[in-house]
Amino acid sequence: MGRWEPGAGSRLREAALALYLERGFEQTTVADIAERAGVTARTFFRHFADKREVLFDGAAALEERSVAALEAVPAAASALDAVVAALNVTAEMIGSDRDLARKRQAVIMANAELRERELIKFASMSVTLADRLRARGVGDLDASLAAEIGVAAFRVAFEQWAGATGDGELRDAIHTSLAALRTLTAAD
Amino acid sequence: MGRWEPGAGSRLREAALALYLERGFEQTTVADIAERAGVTARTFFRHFADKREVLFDGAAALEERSVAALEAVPAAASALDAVVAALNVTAEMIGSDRDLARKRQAVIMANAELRERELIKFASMSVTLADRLRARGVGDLDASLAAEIGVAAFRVAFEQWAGATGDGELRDAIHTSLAALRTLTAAD
DNA sequence: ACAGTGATGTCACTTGATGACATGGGATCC
DNA sequence: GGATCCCATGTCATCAAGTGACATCACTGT
Repeated sequence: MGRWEPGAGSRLREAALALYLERGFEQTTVADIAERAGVTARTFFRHFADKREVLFDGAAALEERSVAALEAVPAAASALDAVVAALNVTAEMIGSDRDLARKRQAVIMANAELRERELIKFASMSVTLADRLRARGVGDLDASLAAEIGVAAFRVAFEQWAGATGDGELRDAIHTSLAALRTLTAAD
Repeated sequence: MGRWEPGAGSRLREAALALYLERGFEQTTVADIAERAGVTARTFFRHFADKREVLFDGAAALEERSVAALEAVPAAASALDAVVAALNVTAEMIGSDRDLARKRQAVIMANAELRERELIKFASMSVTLADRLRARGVGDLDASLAAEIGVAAFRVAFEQWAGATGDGELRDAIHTSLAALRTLTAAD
């Protein structure tokens, strides 16, 4: 491959994010992105399944690592605790680059299609975690619920964190969210 | 309008559901639906924002009535209890026609785009309920969380109910789901 | 040098979605 | 009753997303 030039994949990713920020997601066509990246539109689709996926193709890696984290939790831990451990790892990965997270989140929140896709990614993580819990012997319903509410708590915390102007840690936001969750369900 | 003929809206809805069941969602084009309903494709888009929305345009009414149910809950009730009351009303509406629910669910589960859209509808309900909780004086975080976990419990129960071959009541499934949720968060 | 492999370009096409404009029939008002 | 208005729809044109088929060119290893 001769001298090193950034692959078309990363050039496309950068071009897309820049355009989404400059003029908005809907106002950006695949042709625009491809042009800025110096390739054809056809090539764009060889790297990304669709226009949205550019912003989400990191999710797979995220999921992978949080699953690994879940596996590392002692079997004695409760289902919810195991999920929380996995999500804390996720939080560390995301939380390490707050500026990028904010930019990305701004683009996503400005568009319905992207908000949908983001929810899907969270849901996908929830399903994956639930599966792993089942593999550990957790019951069907409990596995689904533990994963769902863990991810819900994470998501609420994340949204607050990514939107807030302050500079608290994502990890702390999650902790607060989980504590609130316990109080809510305990109160009867 | 002369004698009564079903409006184009309902004809389109029926045509679409039939085709989605017969040959699948992706294999059905808007042109197909329009033809079966006796209108042009352009008219389809005057009734539905997109091909998916045909299956989801009842969601608004559902949301409306569950909000009304939430408003009817005494202010003294806990946030989660209020959400549960709202969801029980939703359950009654959905649960009244299990056959339709199953057909619809079969179509939705067979397609990724439709699963996405369904999650969005649930998310939308969650946001709406959270807003109403805030209007009642519930704190920001608590409102989001109560709505999220209530809806999550509902969704898990609903999916199990709509997929199961047995004939339990949706209401019971929700109750079971909520009980499990409380146990999960209590265990510490 | 040669065959193979992979990434890209080119072309053609289907489908989803939307804007602009025409029209026909029912409802409304005088 | 007839002029008029409005709404639903049809018609036409167009753009953008996405995909399949095939050609090309650079680089790889032998």
